[in-house]
Amino acid sequence: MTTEPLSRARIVTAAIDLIEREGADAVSMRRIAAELGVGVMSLYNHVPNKDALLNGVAETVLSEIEFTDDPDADWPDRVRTQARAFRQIAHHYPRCTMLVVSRQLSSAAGLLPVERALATLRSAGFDGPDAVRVVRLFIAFIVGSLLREVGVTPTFAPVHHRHLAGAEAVDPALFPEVSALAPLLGACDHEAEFEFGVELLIQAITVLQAHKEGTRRGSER
Amino acid sequence: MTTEPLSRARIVTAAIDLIEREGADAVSMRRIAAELGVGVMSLYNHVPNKDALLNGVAETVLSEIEFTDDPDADWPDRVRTQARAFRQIAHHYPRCTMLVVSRQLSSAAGLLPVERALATLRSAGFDGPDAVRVVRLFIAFIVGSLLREVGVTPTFAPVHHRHLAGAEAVDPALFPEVSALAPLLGACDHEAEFEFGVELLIQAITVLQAHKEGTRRGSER
DNA sequence: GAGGGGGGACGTACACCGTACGTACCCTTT
DNA sequence: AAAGGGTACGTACGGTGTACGTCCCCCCTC
Repeated sequence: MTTEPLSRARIVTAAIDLIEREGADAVSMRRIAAELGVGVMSLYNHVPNKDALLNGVAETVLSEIEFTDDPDADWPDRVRTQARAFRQIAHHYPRCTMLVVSRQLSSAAGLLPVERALATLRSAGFDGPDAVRVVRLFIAFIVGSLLREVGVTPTFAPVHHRHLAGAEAVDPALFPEVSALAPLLGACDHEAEFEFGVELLIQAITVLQAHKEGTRRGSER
Repeated sequence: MTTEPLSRARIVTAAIDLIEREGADAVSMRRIAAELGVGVMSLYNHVPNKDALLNGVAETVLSEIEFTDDPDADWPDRVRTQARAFRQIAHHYPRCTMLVVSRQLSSAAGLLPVERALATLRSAGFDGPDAVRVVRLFIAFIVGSLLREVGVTPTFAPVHHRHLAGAEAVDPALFPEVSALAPLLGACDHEAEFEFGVELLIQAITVLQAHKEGTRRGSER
């Protein structure tokens, strides 16, 4: 019976494990305490309240994404790599993803990805405002994609084809396109979809850059 | 004392009002009942449970976005209009936005926007798979943007410049780019940012379309 | 070794939550 | 008049976050 001394880190990882095992709704201070074989109120010696604990979960998950940035690669490759790194969250901690994304954390954990992204964009020749804009655009896309991937955001898939064989339950008269494309809407290769978006964004940004380069106006508007 | 008969609609709108007034955390069956001057359990005559009620909230909010689609406009204009329509949610019901976005609803309320989007893209000449891909891309971007706009998703703004004048609290040595661009990161013109993203996506899709048109391969892969 | 002090673990208690269940009322149909 | 169904409501149960007080152990000082 080692009885490791109970720390904020141990509590947070217990919470993460619990979320991944049983979902975010299963999280309660009592449940976590039981998981750790500990009295409920002992948790409060290391964590001010539940909200802070969940912030800790989000920070920990976010800080565990592996950025293997290669400064020698060209910027599209670096952007690709960083975008995929974010998507690891949805794979490693699918049921924590919502938490990570829905909680504005002011800690340094969330800053590092931004720092990396800004650095690569600046090195690619973007000025400050453009770099910030592009980063925001990417974050919006990634957040939206991850939410769809973990099944929380409306995939807007019409038919859950749950225990009903054909694709009905959606009136073809009211929604002709949706019902016609139901098979496509029902299935979603998240990876392919993500890659498609990333490539398209990169391509768009390339022409944006070229355009700026062409007009040679550093920063108006 | 008219004592209007209490209906699902009345309950849902009461919930929406409450959320907009005091935030999503304030929502409880007891609270809503009190708001309506009604016993708690009376609600259950019209709503099976709290979860369904929140789904109702999401559906109602989503169904209230105004689509003024002009079939004569060119497709970029129609896409612009539809994207902006979505963004109305964040304006009309900022504190409900998270709910709308985080709840996969299988009702028709969520299908109509997709139907419209698919229709305009098909009319623009996209085949089924491409139309679906593009719609998904736009939804991801819009969802991510709205979440940032309502302040729930990590804006990754480093300094909240809350009651501290200058931009400190972020170590310039560790985060040179972030601290250098702190003023830009701190302020965010959501509308401009959104429009920037929409324009960039439209532009990217245009070249995608042109490329497909050029190779003249209708539908492989 | 004796005394003391601080911090962590814990139990109890309170207010609140969602909702299952039983009851009382009214309104319509027979 | 009788019966039946839908609606409103009160009560009750198990669960939640957490404020507060207590206990105990370890370490430091004398």
